[in-house]
Amino acid sequence: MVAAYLEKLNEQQRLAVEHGVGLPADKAGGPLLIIAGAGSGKTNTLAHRVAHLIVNGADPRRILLMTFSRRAASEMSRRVERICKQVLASNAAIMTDALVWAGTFHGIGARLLRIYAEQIGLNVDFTIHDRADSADLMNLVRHELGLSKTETRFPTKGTCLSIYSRTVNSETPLSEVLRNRYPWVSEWEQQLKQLFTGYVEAKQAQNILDYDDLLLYWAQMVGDPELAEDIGNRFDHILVDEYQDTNRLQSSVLMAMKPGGRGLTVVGDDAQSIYSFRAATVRNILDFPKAFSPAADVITLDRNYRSTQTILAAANGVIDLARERFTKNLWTNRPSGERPRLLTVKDDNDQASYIVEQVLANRETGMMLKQQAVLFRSSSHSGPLEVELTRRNIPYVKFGGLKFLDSAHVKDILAVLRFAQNPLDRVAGFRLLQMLPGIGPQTAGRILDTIAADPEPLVSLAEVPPPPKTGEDWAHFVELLAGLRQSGSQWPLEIAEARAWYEPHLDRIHEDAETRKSDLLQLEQIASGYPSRERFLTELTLDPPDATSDQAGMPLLDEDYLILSTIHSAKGQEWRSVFMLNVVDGCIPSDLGTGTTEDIEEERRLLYVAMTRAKDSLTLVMPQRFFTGGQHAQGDRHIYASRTRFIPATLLQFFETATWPAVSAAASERSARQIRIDVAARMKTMWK
DNA sequence: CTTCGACAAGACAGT
DNA sequence: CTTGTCGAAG
Repeated sequence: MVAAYLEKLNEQQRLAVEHGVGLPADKAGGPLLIIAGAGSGKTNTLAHRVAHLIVNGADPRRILLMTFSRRAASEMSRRVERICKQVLASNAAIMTDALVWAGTFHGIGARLLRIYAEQIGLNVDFTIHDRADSADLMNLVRHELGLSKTETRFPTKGTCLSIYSRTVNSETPLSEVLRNRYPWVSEWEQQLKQLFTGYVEAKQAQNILDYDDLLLYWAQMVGDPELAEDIGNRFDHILVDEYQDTNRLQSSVLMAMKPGGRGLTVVGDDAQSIYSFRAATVRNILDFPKAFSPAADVITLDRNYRSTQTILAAANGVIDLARERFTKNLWTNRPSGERPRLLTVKDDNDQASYIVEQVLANRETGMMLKQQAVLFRSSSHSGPLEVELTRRNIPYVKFGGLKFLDSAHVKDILAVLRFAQNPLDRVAGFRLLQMLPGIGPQTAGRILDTIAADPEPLVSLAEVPPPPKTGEDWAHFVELLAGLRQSGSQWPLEIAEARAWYEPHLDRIHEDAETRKSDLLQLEQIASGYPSRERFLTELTLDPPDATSDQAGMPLLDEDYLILSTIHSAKGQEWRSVFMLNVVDGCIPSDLGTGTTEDIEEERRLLYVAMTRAKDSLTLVMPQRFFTGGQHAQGDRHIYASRTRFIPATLLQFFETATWPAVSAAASERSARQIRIDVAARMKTMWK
C-alpha cells in the first residue's frame, strides 16, 4: 500500500523518498546519493523525503537540511508543510515549524559555532565578515607588512583573498594551489604565507570570522572525536541539496558528523556543477558512494518533467560533448515543440530590441512576464537590455550582480552597527572614522589602536582627544556610539539613530544623496524584521538580499515583471520562455580565466544549465558585434564574435537558425536614416 | 605629516 | 565603477 501523498511520484522518486524508512533498525538509514538531473523533480523529491520522514515519526527538530541558499531552504520548508498537511492535517504546521535546522552550510555553521563557542575557545560574540570586508582586512595587513610597495607588483587584495579561500576550502597546500591556479604569483609564496599568517592573527585579535572560517572552525570542531559525536548526535537525518557544488571542506564536515553515513542523504547532478571557482569539486558527488562501507545506495532521477522534447534534445546534445560524463541523458514524455531558436542579430542594441519585442509578443499570447526570463553569463551583459526595458517601461527584476549591500552608503550604515557590536572590528572602525572630515588613514589607525588597548573600547573612545580638524562632528560621533552601546534592547530604533547621524555626511560625500536615502529607508525596513542587532548583522551577511528588487523602486510582489538573471543565480529555477544573451565565444566560454580544460568544461555546463531552465521556448541570441568590457559606455572596442564553441555545426540540427530583423540590412539602414532629424536644415533656419 | 582632490588604470560568476 | 598614485594645501 502506498500513502496517498506519494502516488504522484514516479518509481525512482518514490524509491528515493522511501529509502531506509520503515526498514528494520540495522538496515534503516544507510547513506543515500540521489543523482537528480535538471528538471527531474529534485526539490519535490527531497521535500517528499523530509515529509515522509516526519510522517513516519522522525523528530523535525533533529533533521538538518542544508541547501544552497536561504531561499531554497524556505521553499523546501513550505513544500514539506504542504505535503505533511495531507496526512497530519492541522498538526502539519506545528511539525514543520519545528524544522529549525534548515539553511546554508555557512548559516548552520555560524549557529553551531555560537552554541559550542565556549568549548572551542571562541568568543561567542564574534562578528562575521563578508567577502568585501575580508578583502579590506587582507588589504590592511598587506599594507602593514609593506607588501603594497614591492618592486614588482604584488597581487591585489582580491587575488590574495581568493588564493587564501581556495587553499582553505579545497584543503590543498598553498604551493599546489599556486602551481595549479595562480602560476603567475608563485614567486610570492613566502610573502603570501606571511600575509595569511597576519590575516589570521588580525581576525582573531578582532574577534572576527570570515565565510571560510565558518566552515573551517566547524571542520576543526568535528575533528575532535567527542565534539564530533556530540554534534553528529544532534541530528538523526542530514540532507544536503546541490551536493555537486560543495567543496572538500564541506564534505569533510559531513563525513566527520556522520562517519558511517547513517541518516545521510545527498542530492545533486554532476552535469550542473558550476561553482568550481569557489573550490566546489565534482569529486564530492562522484566519490560519495565508496566513502562508506557498505557503499551508499545510488538512485538516479533521469526523467525530465520540465522541458519539451526538442529543448531537451538540444541540451542533451550540448552536454553530450562534455569531456567526461557520469550521468546519462535525460528523457521526457513531454511532446515536441518548436526547436530552440539560434538567432543572429547585428549588435547588443538589436539583441535588446529583439528581446523586448519578443517578450511583449509572448505576453500578448497570455504568457506573464514572470514566466519569462533573460539569462546571461555575466551581470554586466544585461546593460543595454536594462536601458531598453526602462525606456519601454517594462518592469523587471534582476538577480545576481551588484548587491544592495555592496553600495557604499549601505556599507557605511552597517559599519556603524558593526562597530557598535564589535569595537575591535578594524575594517568597520576604519571605514567609520574616515567618514569624519579631517580624519584620514593615519589618524583613524591611531584612534583604533588606542581604544583597542582598553577593555571597554567604546568607553575609552570618549576619552580620545578630538582630532583638531574634525570639530563638531567628533562630539556627535562619540555621542552616537555611546548611545548605541547602551541601547542594546532598543533594536530597530538604533538603525534610525545611525541614519540620523549619517545623513549629513551622506549629503556631504555623495552627489545623489536623495536616491541613496531611500535605500537606507529600505534597509531600516529590512532591519525591523529581525529580533536583534546581532541577528540582523549575522543573517544579512550570510544571506544578503539577492535581487536588485530588494532595492527601492522595486515592482510590488503582485505586479508582473520580467526576470533578468545570471546563469549562476538561475540555478534550480524554471520559466516557460527563456532567452539567453551573448551566446558567443568570448562570452560563453568567458574569455577571462579560461586557461584550463576544466574551466572550459565548466562553461559548457553553464550553457547546459541555462538551456535546461526552459519549459516551452528557448532562444539563444548571438550578436555579431560584441562590445568588450573595460571601457566607457560609449566606447567602441568590440570583437566580431562567432557562435559559441559549445554548439558546433554538428549540433545545428537541434536548432532553428534565423536572423533578426528579417528585413535586409540596407533597408534597416535607410529607415534609420529617415528617423533622424535634419539638424543641418535646422541650423540654417536658426538665425532667420 | 596628513588630508584631499584629481587623475589614470584595472574589472566574472557569489556563500 | 573602484583602487592606487600623484601633487597641492592645510
